[in-house]
Amino acid sequence: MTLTIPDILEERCTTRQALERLASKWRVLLIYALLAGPQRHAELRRRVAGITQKVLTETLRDMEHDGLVERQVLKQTPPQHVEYALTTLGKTLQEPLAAICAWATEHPAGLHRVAS
Amino acid sequence: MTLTIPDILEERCTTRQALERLASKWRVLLIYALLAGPQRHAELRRRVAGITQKVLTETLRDMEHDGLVERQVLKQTPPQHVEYALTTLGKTLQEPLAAICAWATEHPAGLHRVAS
DNA sequence: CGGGATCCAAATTGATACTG
DNA sequence: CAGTATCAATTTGGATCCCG
Repeated sequence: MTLTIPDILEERCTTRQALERLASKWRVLLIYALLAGPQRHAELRRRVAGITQKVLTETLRDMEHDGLVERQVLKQTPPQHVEYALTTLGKTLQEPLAAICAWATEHPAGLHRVAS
Repeated sequence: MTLTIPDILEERCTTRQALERLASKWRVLLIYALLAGPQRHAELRRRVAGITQKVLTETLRDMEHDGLVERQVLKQTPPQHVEYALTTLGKTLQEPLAAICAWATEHPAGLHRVAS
C-alpha cells in the first residue's frame, strides 16, 4: 500500500540492473538448490531438472562473478572435485526469494497457461 | 534458516512454472510500473525505459493471459484509448516484489559487473 | 569429473511499415 | 493511439567432442 516506488524504471538505476540480473529462471532455481548447501556440478545438474551442462556452467560463472556463488576446487587431480556454494551475499537472497516462491505456491492457478 | 525447500526443481512443479514466468526482466518492471495505477500503452512505454513497443505489447498480452493484467478499451474510435491495470492477482505480487527490490536496493554493490 | 570449444537450430529483439 | 506484420540481426540454447 505505502510502497515507495523508486525509479527502478530508469535504465541506469543500479537497483534495476541488479533486478535484471536476478530475473532469470536458472539463477533463481540454482540459488534455490544451493540453499541446501554446497554442491557439486553433477549434483546440481541432477537437482535442477532440465538444465544443461553448458547453461549450468555459464550460469554458475555469472553468479560467481556477481558475488553470489563461490567455487571451490577440492582436488587438483584430473578427476576434479569442485563445489559451489552460496556466498554470504547469495544467502541473503533466501528471504526475498522465499517470498516469491511462497507467492507462486499460493497462486497455483494464477499463471496457468491458457491456450490461445 | 528453517525454509522448507519444495521440489520446485522439478520441471513439472507448478510453482516452478509460475516462477519461470515471473522471472522476466520486463514483467517485473511492468508490474512495478503498474503498481502506480492503471496506465496507457504510450505511458508505460515512456516509464519503462528501454522497452520497445513490440515487447511491451507482447509482455502485456502474456501477463493479461496469465491473469496478472487487465486491459480496458475506453474508446472505440480510431484514436484508441487503452488502459492496462493490475488485476487483484497481479496486485498480490506487490509484497514479494517489494522484497526483491528492497534486496536489490540494499545490495547495490552486490551485482556489480566485473570486467572479465 | 568438470568444463572449454564448436557448430547449429531456435527463440528474442530491433527496426520499419502499415491499419483500424 | 494501439497494435499487427515482417524481416534482419542477435542472443540463447542444445548437442557433441575433447582435454586436464
